[in-house]
Amino acid sequence: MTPDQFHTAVLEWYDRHGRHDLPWQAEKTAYFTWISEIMLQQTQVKTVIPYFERFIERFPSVHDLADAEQDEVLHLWTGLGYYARARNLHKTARIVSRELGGEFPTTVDDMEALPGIGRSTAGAIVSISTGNRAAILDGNVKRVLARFYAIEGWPGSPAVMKELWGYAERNTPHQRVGDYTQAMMDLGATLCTRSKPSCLLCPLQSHCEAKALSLTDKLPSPRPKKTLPVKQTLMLMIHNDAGEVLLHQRPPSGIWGGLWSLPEVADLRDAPATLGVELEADATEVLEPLRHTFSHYHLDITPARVTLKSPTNSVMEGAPALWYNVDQPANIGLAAPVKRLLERYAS
DNA sequence: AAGTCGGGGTC
DNA sequence: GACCCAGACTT
Repeated sequence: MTPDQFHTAVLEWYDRHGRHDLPWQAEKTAYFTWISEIMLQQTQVKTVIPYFERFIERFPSVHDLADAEQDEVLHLWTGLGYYARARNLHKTARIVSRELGGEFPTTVDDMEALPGIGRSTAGAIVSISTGNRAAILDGNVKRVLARFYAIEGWPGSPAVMKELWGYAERNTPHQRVGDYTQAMMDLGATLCTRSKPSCLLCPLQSHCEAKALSLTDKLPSPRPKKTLPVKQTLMLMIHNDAGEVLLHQRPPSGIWGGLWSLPEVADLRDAPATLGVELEADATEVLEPLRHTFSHYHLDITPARVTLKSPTNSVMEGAPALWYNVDQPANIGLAAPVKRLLERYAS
């Protein structure tokens, strides 16, 4: 199948059966496309939609985003995960607003130089927002191409990636590039799905090698599996006389970077020394543990409700701290299990 | 090339 | 439970 036949079939299918009403398709500007592409990294469309709408409502332009505090950006990102995306989004907004006059780059190389924008995301933003020819290779396109060309091996490995980029570049049209980008992602998301793909509706079925070889359920090859380590932590819910809960801000990099979280200690007996507080020894209540799973480890969290010896309401040196009022929540980013614990226990 | 970064959908 | 998702970045 020639590249011309390939993209013609894909575009024709997209015109008839693709999705054209996703929230970020309302305006094919670099700003809308950029926000949506960052949110969609490793995140499904259904999950992103409400976040995108809240985000655009609060930050209608790149200048509004640039002028915001990072805390508020993280607040609107709470629950989406991969918070480096939000921190890089904020950085890039300030670069575009204050150094580029509010105009996003129009070439892949310049776009890729911005924080949080890699080769594929750069290709998506450039092709959709400018119409300049640029290829993408996201999870959808990887899956479509791995099947169409019956490529063995995990698509995340550098060798397979290189091969897939070659096919992605070759099949990208010179006309209607933005529509083609949308079309390939839509094809992968709605027809060429991971399990039970709808091959009978696919515009590429007649030349798909995986279909011909009955390999659609074997390709793309799965990621090499490894067992996740288990880590443990104790999270303290320290209440003051006003019923507020003490939170610490996490360091700017690392897990939950920049988010606010409950103080953690390895052992309850360490709490007074570590936090510089005095506790009522008899008032400690160890709560039901919960498991939080990341991409690369399980975290078993044991929450404990402790009471300060009055009138010790001034705490802390070290990490920035605040007293969190559940009834009047601040516009700050919270780690997902922390948000859950606050909703469950704080009052 | 492997590890770090999240949280939720889906099976 | 496992596995994956409109990946980027660091080591």
